[in-house]
Amino acid sequence: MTKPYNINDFKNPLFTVDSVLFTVKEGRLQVLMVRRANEPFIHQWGLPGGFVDVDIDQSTDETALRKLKEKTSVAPQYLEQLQAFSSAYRDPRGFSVTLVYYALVAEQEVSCHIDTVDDAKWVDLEELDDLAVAFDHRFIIEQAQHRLQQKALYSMVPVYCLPELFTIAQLKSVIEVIIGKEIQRKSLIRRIDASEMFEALDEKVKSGGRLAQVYKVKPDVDIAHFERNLSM
Amino acid sequence: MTKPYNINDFKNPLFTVDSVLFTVKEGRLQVLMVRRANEPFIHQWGLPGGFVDVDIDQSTDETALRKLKEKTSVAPQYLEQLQAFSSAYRDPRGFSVTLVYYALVAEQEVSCHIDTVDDAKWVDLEELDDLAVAFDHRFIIEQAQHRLQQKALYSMVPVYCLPELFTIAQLKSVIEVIIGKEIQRKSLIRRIDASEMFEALDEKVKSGGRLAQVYKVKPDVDIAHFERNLSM
DNA sequence: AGAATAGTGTCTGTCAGACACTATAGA
DNA sequence: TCTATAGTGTCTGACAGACACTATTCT
Repeated sequence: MTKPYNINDFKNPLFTVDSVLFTVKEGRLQVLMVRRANEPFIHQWGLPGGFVDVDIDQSTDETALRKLKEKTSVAPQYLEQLQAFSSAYRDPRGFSVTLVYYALVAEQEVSCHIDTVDDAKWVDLEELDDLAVAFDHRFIIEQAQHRLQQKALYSMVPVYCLPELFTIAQLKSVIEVIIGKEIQRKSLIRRIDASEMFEALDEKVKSGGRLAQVYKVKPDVDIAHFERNLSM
Repeated sequence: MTKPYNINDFKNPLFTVDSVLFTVKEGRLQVLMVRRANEPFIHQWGLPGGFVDVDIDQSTDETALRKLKEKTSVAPQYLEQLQAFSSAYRDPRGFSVTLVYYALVAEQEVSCHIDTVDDAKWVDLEELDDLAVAFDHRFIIEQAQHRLQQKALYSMVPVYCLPELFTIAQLKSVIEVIIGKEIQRKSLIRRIDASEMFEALDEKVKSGGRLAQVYKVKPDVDIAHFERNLSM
C-alpha cells in the first residue's frame, strides 16, 4: 500500500535534466559543453546536467540551476524549459528521458571561471561538428538554437546575453548573432521604446563615434513579447 | 557495472506522462477528464495518462498516445508536448515529474466511445471549478489552454478540432471558442489562402443561406504558422 | 575637416481590423 | 421577396523594412 507503484519501479525510465547554456562570445553563438567523466560516452562532450537529487532539488528547474552552477559558478540570467527528449534507444542503458532547459548568460559573467576548469568549455555552434558529442545532444542543441532564434524574433530574450549595462548596438549585435541575419537598427529602437522594459541611464559610453546611451533592464519586469516577428 | 545508476534508483523521481485532450463541443472548449481508480486522489478526476511502459513505448509520445487511445479508442488529430511539471510536493508519494502533452480531436471522432464508459468524460472548461481535480491538474489545464490560445493566434492548429471536411464558418467558430473572442471572417479567409494548407473540394454544404464551400487539410502538409498574431 | 558611430524622420509594404457590398440558397 | 449565410472589395491602422538625414564624438 505504501508503494503500490514499486512493481514498475525497476523499469522506470532513466530521467535526467540537461541544459543548453548559450552565450555570445567573440561575435558568435556558443554553447557550454562538458566532458563526461562517466559511462556512457565517457570522455565525450555533452550538455551540463544529470540526475535529480530529490533530497536537494524542489523541482527540475532547481536541478538545472544546480548543475549549471556547478559548472559556471553562477546562475544564468535566463532559464526556460525547452522540452523533454525521450526514446528507448538514446541511452544504451535503456529507455531514457531527458528534460532539457535552455539558458542564457553574459559571456563576461562566467568565462573567467570556465577558463579555470578543463572539463567545461564554450563551443562555437559552427564548430560543433568537429566535437565528439554524447547521446543525441547535437540534435538537442539544434532544437534549442531553433527555439532561441524564434524567441529572438518576437521577444527581448537576447538581452540576457548581455551584461547589466549595455547599448543598443550591443543588443543589436547579439540579436543578429542569434538569428544569423542583420536587423534594422530602427526596428530594434521601436521595440525598445514599445517594450518599456528598459531604463536609459544618465550615462553614455564611448563607441568610436558619438557617445552611446547606456540602458539596463528595469528591475522585475517581464520579458517583452511582440505580436509580430522580425523577418528572417 | 551493468547498472551503476542503481544506487540512486530508489530515489528516482516518479515519472508520468499526462495529456490535456481538448475538443470543441456544443460551442465550448472541453477537456477529457478521467476518474482515478487508484491512490493517490482515488475517485477524483485527473488527466488521462500514467507511467511509461518501457516494454511497449518507444518514446513518451507513444506513451501519451497509448493512454489516450485507451480512453478514447482513437488517436488525436494533433498531439504536442506542452511541458514537464515537477515538484517535491505535487504528489504525496514524493518528488514527481509529469510530462504533459496537449492534444486536439474532433468531437465527433470520440464522443460516441466516451459516452459508453463512465470513467472518462468531457468537462467544460468553465465548469472545471466544480470538479474534484487530482494533483495540480487544474493548473496544468490552465497552462495548456493558454498555450493552445497562443497557437490559435498564429497558426492553423484549431483545424484539428474539426472533422475531415469542414467549412470556413466551422473553422472560424472553433478558433473563436478557443481564443474566447470573435475574429474577422475576412482575416481568416486571408490566412486560409496564404497558408496553402487547405484544399477546396467540389462540394458545397447547406448552411441556412448560400451553400458553403467545403475544405479539407491537404495530405501531409505542415501546420501553417504566421508571422503576426491575431489580436486578443 | 573627415571618419565613425548614435540616433531621427519618414516612406513603403504587408497584413489584421472593420465594414459595406454582392451572391446564392431556402422559406 | 425576405432572410440568412457565403464570400468579395477596400479603407484604415499598426508596425517592420529600408534608407536618407542629422548629431556628436574622436583623430
